Amino acid sequence: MGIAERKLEDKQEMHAKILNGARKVFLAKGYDQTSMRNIASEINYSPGSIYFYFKDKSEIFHELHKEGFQLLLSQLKVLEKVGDPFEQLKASGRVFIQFAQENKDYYNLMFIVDDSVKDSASEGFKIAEEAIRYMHGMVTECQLKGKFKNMDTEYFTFMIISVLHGICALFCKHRNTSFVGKTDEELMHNGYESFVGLLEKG
Amino acid sequence: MGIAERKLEDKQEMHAKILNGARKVFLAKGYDQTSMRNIASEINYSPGSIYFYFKDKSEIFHELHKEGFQLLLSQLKVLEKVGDPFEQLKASGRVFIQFAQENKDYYNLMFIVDDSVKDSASEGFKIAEEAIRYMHGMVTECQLKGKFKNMDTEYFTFMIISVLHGICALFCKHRNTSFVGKTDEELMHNGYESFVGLLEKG
DNA sequence: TTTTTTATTTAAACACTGTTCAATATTTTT
DNA sequence: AAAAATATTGAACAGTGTTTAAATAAAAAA
Repeated sequence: MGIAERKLEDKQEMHAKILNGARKVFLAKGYDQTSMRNIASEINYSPGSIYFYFKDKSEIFHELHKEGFQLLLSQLKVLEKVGDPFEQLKASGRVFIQFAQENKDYYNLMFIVDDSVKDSASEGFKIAEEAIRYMHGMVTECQLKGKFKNMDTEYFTFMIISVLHGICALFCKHRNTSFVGKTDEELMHNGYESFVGLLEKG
Repeated sequence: MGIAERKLEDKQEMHAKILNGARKVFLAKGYDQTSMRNIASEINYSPGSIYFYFKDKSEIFHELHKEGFQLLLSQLKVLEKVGDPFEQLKASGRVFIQFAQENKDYYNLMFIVDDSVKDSASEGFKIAEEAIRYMHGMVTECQLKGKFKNMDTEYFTFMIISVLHGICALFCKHRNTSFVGKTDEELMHNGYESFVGLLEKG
């Protein structure tokens, strides 16, 4: 059945086409300012067509949401060859922050915008869980090597993730204007390094 | 001019009436799900009337935004009599987290929703700056007493605020389902206490 | 090749949104 | 009581996500 095959390819092609248009609009204008009509005109189709390939706006968003996590995880996975878990942990934080700086819009879609991950069965949710396990694994390894004594690894992991997200979330909303004379990048970097300073004493 | 006086009172009364209706709807339904028609019908007026007292939806939002900060600051100010700056700093974090737990909706309006604080001249922005100065003041005092040696107080302050906001932001989006068997409150509390543990060593 | 069936696309419609504005009602001043 | 100022309204505008009946394009069967 060569025709059925090509049909499937066509469908995937259109799926990708919509997603490409959507990515462009989403990352340029943000969630709220992205409309189905916007996406449709970006790829020169009528708004209704999209609904032949996607259930709704949310489904498109979720695909991009997943993309963002895959991109982040691929950058984190590079650090697995570092060896020392504490060095890897510290580097992971830097990678995370750099990811947020370089992919502000993705970061917004992934962690800030409200639509995301309504049901804990979604694929984007599973991949987020993977990221948390990744962090928790490192913390546990650190503890095996004598770091973070008498600390519950789960709470400690949650705390570390909170620091990273806090830094990046404030960045994404540029709420850091109160620290005059310091750029966002300086704040994020030096803020994180002062946290690393604390970690090294613990 | 007793009449002009009453006129002014009437105007303030209506202003408050709208704000009360808006608060009810905003805190119950969130920013996106709150519409001008929603607010209007809550107080049995036509949607257009609101525009006689408020420039737009954003202006109403900003008043509530400010309210939230005033509420938070009033709770923080209580801690000024603590005396020891480090104890006050630790307690401030707990108060902040508790505020987020008890006023999840306010917290969302204050720190998460995108509309907020577009211009750095707004009153809500000034009060946010006050909160940051409050934190920075404590950190500086701590350093005078020998804590946080060799740390830049501004970056250190930013880092502490990031931890707090990170914890609360994750809470507000209930992204913490990955830590099974632990309630949000446990996560926030114990996550923060493990950070305090780090602070005590620094 | 022509007809029938299926797949894809579209324009129009629905119920919503924030906001504006001319018309109306109310109140105050003359 | 008439005129002027103030307050309120409902309709309208341009936008939103989504549904759906109709139109078109493509494929299969005759």
